[in-house]
Amino acid sequence: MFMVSSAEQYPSSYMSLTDCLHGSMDQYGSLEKAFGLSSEVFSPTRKERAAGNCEEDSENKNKQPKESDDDGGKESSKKGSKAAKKKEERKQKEPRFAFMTKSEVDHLEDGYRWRKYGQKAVKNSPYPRSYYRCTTQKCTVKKRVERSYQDPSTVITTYEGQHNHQLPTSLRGNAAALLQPSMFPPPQLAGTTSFPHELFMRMAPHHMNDQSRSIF
DNA sequence: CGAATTTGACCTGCGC
DNA sequence: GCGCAGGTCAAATTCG
Repeated sequence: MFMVSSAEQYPSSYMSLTDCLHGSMDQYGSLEKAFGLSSEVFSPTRKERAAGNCEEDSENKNKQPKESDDDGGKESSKKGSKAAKKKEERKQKEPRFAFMTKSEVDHLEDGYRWRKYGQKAVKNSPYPRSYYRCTTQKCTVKKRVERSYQDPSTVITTYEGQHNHQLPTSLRGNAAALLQPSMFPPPQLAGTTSFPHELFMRMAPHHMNDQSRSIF
């Protein structure tokens, strides 16, 4: 149904996932083009808007809201300052894209180091959604990982933000290697994948029942 | 022992 | 205004 695993569906010039992840907006746009998708897939859903990540970014707030203000210091009153801080955080809009991965493991390795900071049960899905943040200092990239309730073997990963650093060297040897350009259109690998997960890259709107825009 | 994960509480925004 | 759902925080716990 939504598998895009055959090589001919991909453009000839490919980029790696990591390129996309720490790339610029141009690359992000290229990604969209690469998959023949418009940024429309990111039109905010009600929930995303609730999260405050869309729209009203006319004022491009400073990045790293968290690290920048409480990097070293701890605020005394947890509740109050948290709320105030969040308010500012929500103004900014981060580039975001989602893709689906056929994988047995929820947290697939993408070359970066992630720290899990939350997990929530998702409505209409028996599987929880996990929230990860890039552990690199000053990198505010986040990702959400959830398993598709329609296809439990599929993991939906949503990246938010862009890495402002290189891949952690410690991971370059193994995971990063997997993400080099050969990974995406794995003509050779597609059938005989040696990965724990097959990437059948798909820009994914959050709500997959939106058939008009989803190819799932 | 430091880093990462778990998990319950809390906050926010939206729909009714 | 209230309840719900998503997102985040941070203390406690586990892991390497």
